[in-house]
Amino acid sequence: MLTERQLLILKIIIDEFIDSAHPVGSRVISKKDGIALSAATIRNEMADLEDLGYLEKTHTSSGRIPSEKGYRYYVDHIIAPTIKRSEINILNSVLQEGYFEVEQIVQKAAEVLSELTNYTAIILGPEIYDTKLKQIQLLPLSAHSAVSILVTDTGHVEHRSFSVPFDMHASDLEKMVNILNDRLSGVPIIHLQEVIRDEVIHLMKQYVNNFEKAYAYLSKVFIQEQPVKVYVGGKSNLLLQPEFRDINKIHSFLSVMEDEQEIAKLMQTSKEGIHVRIGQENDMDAIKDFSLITATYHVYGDQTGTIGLLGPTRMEYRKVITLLNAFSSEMTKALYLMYKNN
Amino acid sequence: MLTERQLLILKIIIDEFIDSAHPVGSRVISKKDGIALSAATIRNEMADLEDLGYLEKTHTSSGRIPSEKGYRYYVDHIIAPTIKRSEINILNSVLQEGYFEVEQIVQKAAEVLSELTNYTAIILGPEIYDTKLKQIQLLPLSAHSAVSILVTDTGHVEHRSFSVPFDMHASDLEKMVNILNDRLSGVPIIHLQEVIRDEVIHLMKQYVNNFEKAYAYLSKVFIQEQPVKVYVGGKSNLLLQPEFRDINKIHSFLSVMEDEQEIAKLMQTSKEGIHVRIGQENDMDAIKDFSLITATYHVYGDQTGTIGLLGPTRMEYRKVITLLNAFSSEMTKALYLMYKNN
DNA sequence: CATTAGCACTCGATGATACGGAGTGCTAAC
DNA sequence: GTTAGCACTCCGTATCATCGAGTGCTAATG
Repeated sequence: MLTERQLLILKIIIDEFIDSAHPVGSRVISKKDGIALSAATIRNEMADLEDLGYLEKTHTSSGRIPSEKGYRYYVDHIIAPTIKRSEINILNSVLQEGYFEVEQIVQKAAEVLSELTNYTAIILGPEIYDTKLKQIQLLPLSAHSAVSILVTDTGHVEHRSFSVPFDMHASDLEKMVNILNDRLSGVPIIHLQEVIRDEVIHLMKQYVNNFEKAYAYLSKVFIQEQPVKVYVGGKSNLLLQPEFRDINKIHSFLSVMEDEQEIAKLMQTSKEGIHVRIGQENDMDAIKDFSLITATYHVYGDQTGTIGLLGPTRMEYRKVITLLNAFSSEMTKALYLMYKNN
Repeated sequence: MLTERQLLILKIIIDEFIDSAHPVGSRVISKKDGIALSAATIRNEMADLEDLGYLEKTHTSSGRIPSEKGYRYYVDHIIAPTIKRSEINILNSVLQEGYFEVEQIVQKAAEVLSELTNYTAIILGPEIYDTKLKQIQLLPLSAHSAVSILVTDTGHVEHRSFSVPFDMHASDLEKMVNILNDRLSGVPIIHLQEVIRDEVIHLMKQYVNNFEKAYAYLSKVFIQEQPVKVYVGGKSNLLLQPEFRDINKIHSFLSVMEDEQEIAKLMQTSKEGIHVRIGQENDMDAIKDFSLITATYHVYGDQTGTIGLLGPTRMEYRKVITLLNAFSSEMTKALYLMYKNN
């Protein structure tokens, strides 16, 4: 257990290092307001904190920098969120520009978030699994091509163009789609496949010629894993951080950022609320010396999305956590308003 | 006018510099196959080429590097495209994985292109202006929200969720959409607005209550500038180039790449075929020391898209030009096949 | 007994200096 | 016209000394 004084010193060191990115020496601390101790005393405390694993040195006679354990302690026990009304107002004014679509709101939020922090913002769009099917439509474009359109009750639209095999008649497909529409409207997307298998197939068999082929075909078209939508803002912002002096680091970081589905995996977290992953705590090797802070937001009921910021381990945790908290609830609010008439 | 020998030397220098990124000295050239001259002679020729503006020195006693004028000459008069069948085969095999959608094909092409070159690939999706409206649909989600869906004859889908003002009745909107569908099906997207103004408005006035409001509303929903779709592949690849030792350069480059619409402007070119812009020839300041090579491709008739590669001025022009030529025609072919049944 | 002043020591950053290598331009010889 | 030879330039690298910031330890202090 840390003493009051150790806690104070740890806090000062981390705050200072977050701010300057340089190792912090005993003199600097002793001159801080609220510290009435000499540098020598501070040095003793620092040595203790290092023994306990909260601090590190870059070389034998350097100042101290926080270890990952130090950051963890800082995040868990030291920081007290402070709300900056002004920053939330920025988001609010942006959100109130009257967007019609979730996509726009989410993308905007990512941009604002990145701009406010100079880190990279990543937002996962709301998962569509809990939403219900509103309508399936199959629109023939020609004798041998068509476009399928799937609409959920939250206004989410998925579409797909495809060509129609020569031995398949448009009328058969149409019949099938009619049946699907009749039976599937209101069914949660996540249950689509089983409902089709358990309840709809026999109907089709009855009414549709060439059933097997048409079914195999349609399932390819409609029933497909929907990739998670990923919104990223401010990839280049992160490069301003001094830890990016090393070009290889930049390259490996950007390579990671290009694979959006990989990022999605990284972000997906079952936990509600704020979640901080520091350095090695991250699952993915490529960001083992970054920190990722995520929060969840909600869209009309059970749909859940994730909003996060990726930055150096030397991250402004307090600010970011506060900000994500605020953004999470503001986005939930804004999206709720958009849907509340449903 | 350059002599045969100057031409040869210029070619060797540029080829060598493209390959190594280091200034090329006279000794290296004199040892090349096909060169039976001493280094001293080469030096004289190099001095002449510098006077003519085709070469530059980085300092008084350095080897030579090509000037932009040199690259320009190289592109216009020296390189003879060589086709590498193997590279095109890669694209073909990728394209034949049976994609249904333009988006997928184009995105894949961008990735392959970047992978083959280690430059950044940028592709503008086909402009939708020449396509015709297939169907307009307005699907109410609740009493006060709806989703609009617009489908073109090429299977392109645009959708938009929006809330419905409280004093507007769904039935009115429905009537309007019916009229729109009746009258607008088959009309080129680019003419939508004028057809509505000239032919459809009076019909609506006749049949729809609360016409003004509904019209103002619908036009907001349906008639809107469509942003060009931009597909980018391999942003991080470019960073491997040695000209990116400077971090600020990376940052400014990536900032540019984040604004897709800015990129679109950069790429849009009225000219058919291959187009090479070297260094200062680019309109945008941020890429004044890059080269951008673009080519056009076509989708079923008049729709035109642009495909391009962004790299350092020290770019493998021959390879890139060949590749873009091939990709342009392969993409045109693949997309034609996709649509040919229309 | 906690605190602190003092001191020797370590290490990184900076700057001066020297030096080798790659390359050029020029001159004179072939 | 071509080339060998040479003086010269400039970059890059290695070496070295120096300075400053910081530490750990010891002994003195209240």
